[in-house]
Amino acid sequence: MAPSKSIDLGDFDDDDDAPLPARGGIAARAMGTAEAPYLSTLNEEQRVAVESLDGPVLVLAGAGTGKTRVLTTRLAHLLATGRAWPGQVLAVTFTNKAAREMKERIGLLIGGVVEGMQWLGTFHSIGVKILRRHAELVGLKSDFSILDTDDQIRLLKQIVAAHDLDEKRWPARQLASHIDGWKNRGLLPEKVPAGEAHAFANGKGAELYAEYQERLKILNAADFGDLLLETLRLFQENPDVLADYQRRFKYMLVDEYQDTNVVQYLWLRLLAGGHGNICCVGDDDQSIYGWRGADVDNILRFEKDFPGAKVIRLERNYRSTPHILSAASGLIANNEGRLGKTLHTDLDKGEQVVVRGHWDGEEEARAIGDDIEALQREGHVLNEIAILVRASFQMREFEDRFITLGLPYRVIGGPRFYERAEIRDALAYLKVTAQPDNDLAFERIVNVPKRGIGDTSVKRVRELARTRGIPLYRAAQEIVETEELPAKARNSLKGLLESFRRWRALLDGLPHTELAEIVLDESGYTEMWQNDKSPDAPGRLDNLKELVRSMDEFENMAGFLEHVSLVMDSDALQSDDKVSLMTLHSAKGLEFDTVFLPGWEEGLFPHQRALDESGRAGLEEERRLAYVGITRAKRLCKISFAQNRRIHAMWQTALPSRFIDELPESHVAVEEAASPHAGFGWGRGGFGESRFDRANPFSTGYETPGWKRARAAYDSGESVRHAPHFIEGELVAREDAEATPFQRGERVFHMKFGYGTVSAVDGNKLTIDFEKAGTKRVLASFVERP
DNA sequence: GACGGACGGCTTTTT
DNA sequence: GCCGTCCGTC
Repeated sequence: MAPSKSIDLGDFDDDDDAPLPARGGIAARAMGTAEAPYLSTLNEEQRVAVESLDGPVLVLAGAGTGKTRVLTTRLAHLLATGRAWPGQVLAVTFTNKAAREMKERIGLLIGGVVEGMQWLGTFHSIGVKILRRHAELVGLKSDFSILDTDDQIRLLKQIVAAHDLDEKRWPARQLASHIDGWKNRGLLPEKVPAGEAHAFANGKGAELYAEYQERLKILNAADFGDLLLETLRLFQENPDVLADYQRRFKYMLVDEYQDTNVVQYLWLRLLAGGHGNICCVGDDDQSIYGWRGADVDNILRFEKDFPGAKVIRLERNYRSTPHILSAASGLIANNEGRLGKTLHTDLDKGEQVVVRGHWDGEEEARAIGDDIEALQREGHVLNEIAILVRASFQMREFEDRFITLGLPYRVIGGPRFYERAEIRDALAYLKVTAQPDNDLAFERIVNVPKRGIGDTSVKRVRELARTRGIPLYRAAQEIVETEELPAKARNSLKGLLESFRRWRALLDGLPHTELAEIVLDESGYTEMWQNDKSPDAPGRLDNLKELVRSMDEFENMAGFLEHVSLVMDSDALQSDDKVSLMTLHSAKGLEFDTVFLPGWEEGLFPHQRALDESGRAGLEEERRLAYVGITRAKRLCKISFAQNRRIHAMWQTALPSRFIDELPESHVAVEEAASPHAGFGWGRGGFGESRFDRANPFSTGYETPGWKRARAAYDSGESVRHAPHFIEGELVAREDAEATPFQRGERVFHMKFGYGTVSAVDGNKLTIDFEKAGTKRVLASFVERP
């Protein structure tokens, strides 16, 4: 949701149900003869995508083909031709940023701010809006609060503990991810397949999930998954409500369709049920969020799901040079499950994609640093240079190097503003002030700063709350009137409650920013950080100031709090010239003149865990990630790998990524690394069977101390122990590892160990008594039913 | 109840 | 090698 200045929490009126202008009205007729100016800037396919308004449409928009332009123009077109009022169009995106951008661009197209586009937003923000209107139908009150991941974990911890389960063996975090997974797939507790319910705490998974849902209802709260799942349930159980929204949303637009999960898909299909005017835009080759529930199948199946669908391919790329485009296309062609697109461009050939090998990660960072300084000397702007890594730990090497060089850089997608502890604490104070029944917020700050109300006291309050069925805050009010707590804790708690009472009284009288300052001051929270000696304390104080400042944009406290529970990002300013450093995932949708892609090594990229846990599907997703990386580059793309890398304090020898060998030769130039350590073995004869000798990385007689050490480790097997067993990942892992869980007692077959019986199931790990090989723990994806 | 040492885990991340 | 969580001690 865009940071709108006022959020109406109680807007239950249906002012957007105004009658449609008759088809063939004046506006439409005028359109027929005079060409709308915004149409003339589109290419042919884009124009078809914009003008195919009726029925299901899938726009397959390759990287850099003008996807956002099509989406926004199509929306503008719907409004300009009088097909629909702004309030009759449902337009969903995944991120707040995307929603914000779309709003701005539509404004530019049709002039001025678009009024009444109340159904343009993220899946989640639209879900909340619908849920608040009909909360009582799903067992909530319309002012329900939204839990973030942190609150969710704390709640689950309590539930796990109440079942006398060992937190160590069954971490709440793991349960949370199971529950998220179920919610992503649209599964209510009673629908969780028996096999999967076994995945946690010996079969208690579904039971704990059910209990968690009950607790949420008692707390009058919903987690992120509920915002989608409960909306779906609302539609499924209340046909009249569904029919109302089907009528309301005359046209639907979906961005990044390849990232939708099952609930979102079911949601969309229900809503599009009547008219079927749904337009989904996406790129199956850029689906990189399978691990958090996105289902590429949604886009692959579109034509089946929506019969008569029109599929439009945008294949003309406006971003990258032919070499870059061809390298990326050649790579992605190795994937099997694709709809297939052929990207082309009119740009000049440009430079080939550069591939370069290094001795270790440090040398790689040094070389990239040098490259960037050279580019800078040639007059390139740092803002147009990016380093995209697979995993965030890789960033450190670059940060170290850039600090040494004095090269300005910015890290994108680090810890989010609203996820910082001090911000969450401050928000918890404000929440308790505005919503005394918010138990999780209350618990978070009851003893922060330390005021002598420890775990034992909190536990007493919680017990009372539970037995009496009242919120913690009320329980606290009652308990301080008794002798239940030790005097110190009692007085302290009494004082805190008195403070909250005082602050609450100021809610209506005082501007909310001033009140926030008072709360943070009088609670001793600011003071706590002022007295903190740690080096990051001043930064935290700054963040608190920034928080209060940002509240200014909102009308009142309630509006502000609603905004922050949905919007967890804060836009970093892009004013000064800096190199961007980020993960491949956060680079999606961005573009840069020059892109560096370091760390292309087996085990790191493709990541070993992706292969272990998801087999072939995992490998294909990693390949799409590589594709996303390359297609971010406009003019120059430099891929590199290191032979040796330190991961978790252990030196590991790695092989060049298979993705490097998958790049089509004619679009790649191998560059010798400048360092004296590099240039051994694999650089020699250009392209052979494999460009880089991956069978034996130590096949040359190269002799330096570091090299000898590495070879000794290799020979002794020390690094082999950690070396990726990529062959297994590729050859025997099954694609649908998750779909059919194994049960205890089941007879299975393993490629290496032969036949055996499953004796225990722990998520995707199985303990199997093999007939020949004894008892082993193996991944479920490596066994099959005989 | 608060603090400090030991222990384990460790891809990606939005809402 | 670093960070967050847990448990034991004062």
